[in-house]
Amino acid sequence: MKSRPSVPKKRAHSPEADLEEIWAVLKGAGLRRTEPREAILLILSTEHGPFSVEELHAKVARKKIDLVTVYRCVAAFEEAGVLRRCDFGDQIARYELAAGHHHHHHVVCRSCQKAESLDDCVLEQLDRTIEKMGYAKVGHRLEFFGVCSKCQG
Amino acid sequence: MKSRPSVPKKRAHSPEADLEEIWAVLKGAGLRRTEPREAILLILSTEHGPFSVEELHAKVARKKIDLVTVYRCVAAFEEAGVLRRCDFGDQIARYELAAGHHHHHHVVCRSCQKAESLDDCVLEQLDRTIEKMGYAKVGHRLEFFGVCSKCQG
DNA sequence: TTTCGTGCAAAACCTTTGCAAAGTG
DNA sequence: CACTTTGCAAAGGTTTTGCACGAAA
Repeated sequence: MKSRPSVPKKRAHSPEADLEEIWAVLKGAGLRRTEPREAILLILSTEHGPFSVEELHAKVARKKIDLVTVYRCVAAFEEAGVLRRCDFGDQIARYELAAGHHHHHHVVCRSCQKAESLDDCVLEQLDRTIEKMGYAKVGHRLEFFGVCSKCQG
Repeated sequence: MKSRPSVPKKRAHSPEADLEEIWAVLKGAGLRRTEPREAILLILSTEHGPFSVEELHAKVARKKIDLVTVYRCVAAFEEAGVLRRCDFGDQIARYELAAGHHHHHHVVCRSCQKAESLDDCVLEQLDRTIEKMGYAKVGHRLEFFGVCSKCQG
């Protein structure tokens, strides 16, 4: 969709490239560039797979960032549209980058909770059906659950 | 299975009929028939639509049933396979009767959280695809969200 | 400098657990 | 009677809020 003409060494979807785009959005939302936020975004853009707030906190642990700060950051990021919240039914909120990636769903291991992404979604048409039922701002949440091969042994 | 000899007036799917079937299952699971449990099941079989534990508690309020009891009851019912847990992404567990109804999904109002059931599910075939990816015990969770007509005014 | 973000502490919130008393089969 | 279930109190775990200090623009 977008061309990236004069930046030879960055592949499309490189963490650095994504991060700059993201920071543009965040700036537009009036959010300042701080160390905790950079650390959190770095995790989310390098390792990808939805992470709970606690997992994020653990991953930025050596930076001595408060758990509360992580909560506030992901909340701000979600509101800015940069993060997507995923619910896997265990009452724990998980977040993944929304930018760059399009709408998709996950397969979640019932044992280790690790999530894998599914590329396409065949449900957009169903959203239209729901709209015809009288609903506005329609969207959907779809997750598959199973026991992954690693956890079957 | 169940003997309710002297109650002639049961249609199939009447609340009373459903309740007797349910109690048969619960008995089989070793669960005793108590007043709190009857009250909770009555709510779930007459009004239908997934309810949170707190909503259930409010609905049986005049019976002076403890919140904790409601938690324990729905947990026991879910384990017995009589209730199905629904997650609408707001970190609150909601329950609806599983018995009699087949696998289905919901449309949830983003404003009032009221849920409507969708009859059919086209995703069973996708479960097979996930199995081919190496997952066992595959299932899925699908919910649609929107603003219902009542909440649009 | 003015506004926003952070850390710390404490609270709010939903849910679970322990235990003695009451109820069920 | 043996056993389960309840109520109450208290704890657990995740998330939110208040406030003073520190950092960004």
